[in-house]
Amino acid sequence: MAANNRPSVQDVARLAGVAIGTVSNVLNNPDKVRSETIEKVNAAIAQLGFVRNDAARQLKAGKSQTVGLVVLDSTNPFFGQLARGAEDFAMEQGYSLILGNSGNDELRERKYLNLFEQQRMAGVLVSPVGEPGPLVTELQGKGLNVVLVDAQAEEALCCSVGVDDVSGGRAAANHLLQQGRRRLAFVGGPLSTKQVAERLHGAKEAVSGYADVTLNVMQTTAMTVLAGRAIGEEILALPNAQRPDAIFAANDLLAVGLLQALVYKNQVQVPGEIAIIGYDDIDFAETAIVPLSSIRQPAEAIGATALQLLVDEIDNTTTHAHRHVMFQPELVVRASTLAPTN
Amino acid sequence: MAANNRPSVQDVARLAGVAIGTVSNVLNNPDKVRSETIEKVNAAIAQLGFVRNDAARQLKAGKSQTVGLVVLDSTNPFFGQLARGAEDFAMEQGYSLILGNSGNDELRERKYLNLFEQQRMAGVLVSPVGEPGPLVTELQGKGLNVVLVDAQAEEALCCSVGVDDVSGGRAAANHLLQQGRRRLAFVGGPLSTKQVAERLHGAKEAVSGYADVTLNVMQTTAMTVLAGRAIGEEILALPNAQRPDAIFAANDLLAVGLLQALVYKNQVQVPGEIAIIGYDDIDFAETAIVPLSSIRQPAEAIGATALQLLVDEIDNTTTHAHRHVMFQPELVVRASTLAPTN
DNA sequence: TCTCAGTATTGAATCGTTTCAAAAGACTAT
DNA sequence: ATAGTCTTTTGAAACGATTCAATACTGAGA
Repeated sequence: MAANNRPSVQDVARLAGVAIGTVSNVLNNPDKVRSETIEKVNAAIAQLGFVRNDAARQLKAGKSQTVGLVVLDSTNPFFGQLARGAEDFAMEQGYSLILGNSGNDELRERKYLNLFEQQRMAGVLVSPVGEPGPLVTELQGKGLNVVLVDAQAEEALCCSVGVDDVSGGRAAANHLLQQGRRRLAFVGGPLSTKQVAERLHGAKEAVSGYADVTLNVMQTTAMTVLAGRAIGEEILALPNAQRPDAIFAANDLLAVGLLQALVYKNQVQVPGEIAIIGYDDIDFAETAIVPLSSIRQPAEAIGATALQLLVDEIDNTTTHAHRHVMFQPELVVRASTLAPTN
Repeated sequence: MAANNRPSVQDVARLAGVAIGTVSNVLNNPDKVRSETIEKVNAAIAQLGFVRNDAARQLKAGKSQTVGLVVLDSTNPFFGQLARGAEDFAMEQGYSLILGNSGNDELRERKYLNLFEQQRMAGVLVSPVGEPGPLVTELQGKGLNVVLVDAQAEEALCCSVGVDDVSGGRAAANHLLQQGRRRLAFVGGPLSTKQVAERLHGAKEAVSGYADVTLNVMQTTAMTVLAGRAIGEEILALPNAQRPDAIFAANDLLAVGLLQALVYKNQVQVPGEIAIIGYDDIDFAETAIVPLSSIRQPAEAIGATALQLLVDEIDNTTTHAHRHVMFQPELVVRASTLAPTN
């Protein structure tokens, strides 16, 4: 079914009775062509069903009009929104966006970046799995424009758009403390993920002023609903006295999983016995079984801003100066952390 | 920072002291090259940091190793999962997947498909906004392999992977009827979306046997949480007697929005006064403020299967016969439709 | 009619791979 | 040594769009 004889500019030129270069001009510099000629050429294009071959165009141009985005977890609505923000802005700017999902796996991340290199992408947006420094240096060495999203680069290495995770973690923990909670638990992981580590760091800072407060770190290997549910069941298995009275989940998916496990059959009162706060404020936090307090991040704005920085770097390679945009997260209080009735 | 002098096979050949064709063979047919030579070439590749230019490769090959996917709404977790299923399978098969989001807008759909054509993609997966027939014929005419996802094509036009939406709609309505509900409402739209129309069709079938049952169709222009909330507020504005006693929402996002509006401040008891059932059974249905009954679709399997059919069509162009895979949806009952206490 | 300036068109060269017929090398058997 | 096989290497041609210097038009003014 796939006969491989798509018409080329050659065919169009022949049919329209003009030169090959004229066809190209009709496509790219129509103001340099007499309107009569334009019409002739367009007629031929329509008649043949000609579609420009992007591979040839790119080959000549040396780089593509496509940018890549690698996210940590595409099933997390936070990254979904981030991608949407980037995609919309990209399309507006005449770029297209190809999305890769690393699933927090360095191997997959690498695979996508290799692919992007081979495609000579105009640039890439990366939310890196591991330490960003060496990765960025390597990619830049290969001539790729890189912008880090949801991560911070050292100094003037490259542009980055992030959210202050330490501050977000501090805000979450402070809120729990203000609600009178004293036996906190932090759920999230792996700690090698910078975002997780920093949120924990912020929480530790908040707690450090209180002598009577404990912060128990419960590590997970993934940040999914399933992982949250597993930890929830661990907590259920603990004797009452050893259970935390508040949980700070490193993202909303974990928090939702915790809710599923804890609230099922009313085994645990939330927030009565255990208060829960999540992170990201995804759409579903508000509609959770107990409406979920969370730390809101402006996901779409992050994506759009990152793309803006990347486009600036691409267009003004020489004058471009690397910038670091840092958004501030925002505490959103809902029922899951309010009104302790115990 | 983006010096445009990436090394080419030429450079590699020169450095390794071999011919250009030999380098190509090392990359593509290593078994035809003496192992000593392979090592020489690989050393040169490493030394120069050579990365193959995919545009040139594609130009020569005539088509790419990439497949495109256009979904109706990338922020809907159902499509997120579907994309993941397709992506995983694609990577396994040595293809990469580029994702486009039409947002139920034919113009955007068209834009992505044009892009995919220009890139001479090996094939595309489309969840079409409008009538699939003409679109498919047109794309095939241009030499693209097409597989419809979450949609059905007439006869032997092309492969398709879908879910029986009529049966799903019937199951949802039947369940509500069995719970003793009589004043049903269907929320969803636009009805030009085939999935929505068929779910409604199924519901009408289920209702048609009952003389005392009404089915009120409340159309929306989008299938988002926000649209659901808006309809919920419309319902709140109705006098009690005119309110439905059960709502079938055409997807879970709408259902979640309805819950937000209705349950807020306990204005309406769910399921006491109004039962609600959604569609898709996304992860968040289970954790909704009232755990949401839904119709489950095997999203990842749909994506993976679609890609499998596409790859088969690509690889065995001549022997390939179009197939239609139809999954059966499954009723998942949770609190939002159980135990009417009125 | 001829020149000049401006506009419109031409087409060969180019991008970096892959392909493939032909040439070169390696080896065996005579 | 020589012919005959088989393996390895070679390098020009091709893919299809863009570029740009060269050429061909056009019309105004002398």
